[in-house]
Amino acid sequence: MRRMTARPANAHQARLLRLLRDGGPNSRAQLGDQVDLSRSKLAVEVDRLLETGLVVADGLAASRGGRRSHNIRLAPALRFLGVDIGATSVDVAVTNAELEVLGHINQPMDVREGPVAVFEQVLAMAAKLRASGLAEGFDGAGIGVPGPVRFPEGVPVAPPIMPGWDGFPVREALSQELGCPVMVDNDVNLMAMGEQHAGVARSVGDFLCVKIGTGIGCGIVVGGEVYRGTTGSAGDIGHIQAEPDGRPCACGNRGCLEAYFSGAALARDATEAATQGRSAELAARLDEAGRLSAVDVAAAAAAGDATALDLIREGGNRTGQVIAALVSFFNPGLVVIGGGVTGLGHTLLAAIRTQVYRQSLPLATGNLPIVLGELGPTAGVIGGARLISDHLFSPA
Amino acid sequence: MRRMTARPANAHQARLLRLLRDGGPNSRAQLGDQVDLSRSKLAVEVDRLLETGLVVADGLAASRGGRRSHNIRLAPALRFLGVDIGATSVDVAVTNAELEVLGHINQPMDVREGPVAVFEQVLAMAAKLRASGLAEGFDGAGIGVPGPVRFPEGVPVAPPIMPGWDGFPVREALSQELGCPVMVDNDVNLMAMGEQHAGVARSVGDFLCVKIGTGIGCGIVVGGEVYRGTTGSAGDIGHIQAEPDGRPCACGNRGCLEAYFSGAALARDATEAATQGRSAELAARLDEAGRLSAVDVAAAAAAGDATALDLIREGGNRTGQVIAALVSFFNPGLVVIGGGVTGLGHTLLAAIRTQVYRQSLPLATGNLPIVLGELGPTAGVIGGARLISDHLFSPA
DNA sequence: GTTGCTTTGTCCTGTGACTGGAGAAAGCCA
DNA sequence: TGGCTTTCTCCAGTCACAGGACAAAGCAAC
Repeated sequence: MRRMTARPANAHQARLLRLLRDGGPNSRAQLGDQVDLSRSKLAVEVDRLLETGLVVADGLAASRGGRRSHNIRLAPALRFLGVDIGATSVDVAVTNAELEVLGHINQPMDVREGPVAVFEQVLAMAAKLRASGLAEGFDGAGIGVPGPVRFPEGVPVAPPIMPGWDGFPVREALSQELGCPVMVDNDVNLMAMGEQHAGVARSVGDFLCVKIGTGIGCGIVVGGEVYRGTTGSAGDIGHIQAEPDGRPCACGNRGCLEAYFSGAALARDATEAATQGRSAELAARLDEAGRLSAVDVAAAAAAGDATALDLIREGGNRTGQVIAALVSFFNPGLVVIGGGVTGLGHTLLAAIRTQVYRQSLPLATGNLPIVLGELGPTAGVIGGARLISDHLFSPA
Repeated sequence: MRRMTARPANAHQARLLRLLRDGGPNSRAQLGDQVDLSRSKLAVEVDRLLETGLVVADGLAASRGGRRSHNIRLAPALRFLGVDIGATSVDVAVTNAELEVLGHINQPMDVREGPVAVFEQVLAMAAKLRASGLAEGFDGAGIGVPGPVRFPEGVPVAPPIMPGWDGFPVREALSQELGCPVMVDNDVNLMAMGEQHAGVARSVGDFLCVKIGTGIGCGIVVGGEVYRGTTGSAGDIGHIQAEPDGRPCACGNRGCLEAYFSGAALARDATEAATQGRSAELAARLDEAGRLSAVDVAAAAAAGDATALDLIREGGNRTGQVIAALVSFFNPGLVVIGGGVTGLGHTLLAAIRTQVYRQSLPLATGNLPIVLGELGPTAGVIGGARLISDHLFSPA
């Protein structure tokens, strides 16, 4: 079945589609208030959109003291796929055209198995969502991968934690398999777009979105647009030096932030503490292989374990020092903290805040909120849907 | 005498004015090639510009095998003023509409004397340039000040090194005195715009411009536009922590980059080395008050003094470490090093390069040139002219 | 029910922006 | 002098758009 064959024919139509996406159903009059076009011109464009089937008019709204208005809304059958590929798990979700999540699956997975195996799994998950009746097909898909991406082509470049992916034509391959347009981006950028669309970053033009998962990355939004850098590696803050001649890092350098704090580093440090008998609480959570995960540390911290709390605080301090530097440099209007280690929540946040507020200049921190992401694991998939809808809702 | 009363009436005219500014005189046909308008429409807009007097047609170009074309150029009487206020000196220059420097004066000065005294001096310098016959008046002025600026209003905010300036309405006051439109920005942003217009950063979309003068700052250009941050303090990297619990800094914190390397820090360290007898070369340059300046260090280094070279190298290393972090974060296409301490040149550059190439990821540094600014002290004033011309050459 | 008022949506015409072609002007070359 | 090229101008036709007139549809007061 072919879907969404039409695209907006001009900037007006694209604008209208985005308004309907972000603001939900609207009357012609309400649209006119937001769009600075005469009612006649607006009517023409809306009619054309109705003809293409991209939007539909269904039912009448309640009267506001005069003639009742028609509800104009995006085609209710439109479906976007959001895919967030992490280091150790995948999230796949379907949304409608308003980017509301209709169904969401999370499964463990290992990126290092390579793109072929991973996409087999992703396609199976997508098929499952479709089979459950949530979608008859997909009109577009936005994919996030945990590494730098050459954005225009949708190809990962030199990704440190997923070596088999270098140069794999993700966009092209998935577009073929799914039979719909596909856009690919860094997972951190997707999270930023998610929080921008439906989370804490609504209405903020310039902000940073720090994602602490298996690694650490940072989404950069400038004037409402994701900034990707010259080679697509902007925001790659995991390998900023946090300690001169410090711990060795997987990247070959020493003292990288990621070597001190990230899901992986936290798990390793906690395991060490547990096996050295520094924390009974942590030791009790060791698995058969004698290992701990970041989730265990979060649980131990929630139970009040001092060692776990110390690990989190120390990591938060390191991260906070780096963020403080970025805040001085970038002067954002908001800093969002998110990612897999959400359980660490407020202990982590407090440590980061302390460092930033202490080290950055008052002018940069004066009105700077530093908050946790609001969407959790759905930020990435919503960001994916947002990414592809931005693409499709732009002039052909 | 009233000047440049007209402004471009629409985006087409603005575009044409900028093309003429950046590309020099052009025929209608050449303009048409760059502007994607029909020849008829183009002719209409050019005619309107000719009517307003913003552009003039003077003479015929050589034939290229057919009818000779008219030379269309910006009005030759247009004059912009570029003012670059540093911590210890001012640069004032006049340019024509193509932003070519026609005259340039530099004078020592102390910002701490406050805006009134400083502007008295600036106005005198501008009058001198005018008196020398280079300009009959000014059509606009771009001013750079060494501190953060609330850009839309042109007002310095909480500038650390120039306390008397906080909230002083620079734009309004100067506009009144000069009788022409004025725009105000951070001096570092001006330098970035200068190098972008006429220096090493031509044709680079995303780059960083690190200015090492009395302090250290960084101009950020994203997609060809200067990025100023939420409160106008973006690029304020002098107070990024370079050393935990390090040297006390004038800002009240400890370990700031500026406490280790900047014109002021370098002078202080060199003076110390000289008085402690660690360098005869430096000691020979002490002034009557027993002090050295950054220029003395540069001279000593040029003479091969090991202590001076060490100081520069050490400072370069610190600066390079911070820049490495910023490169990882921002992934620029170019890094420009400039500012008062140009004499330190290649020793400094080598130290910075070493750190950046060693600490940043290959993807970010692979094609990353790190170069000295090309314009020296004229970068700022050209940037000022560029700033105001961008403003004036935009639709009214 | 009727009347007046409000809101929503449609229709129509006039205006200005813009394109593309025809051709004039001006130059080169043989 | 006649072809060929480039540059520039003029003109008519097309399209985008605004804004007013008007129709449709609803509410409320009488």
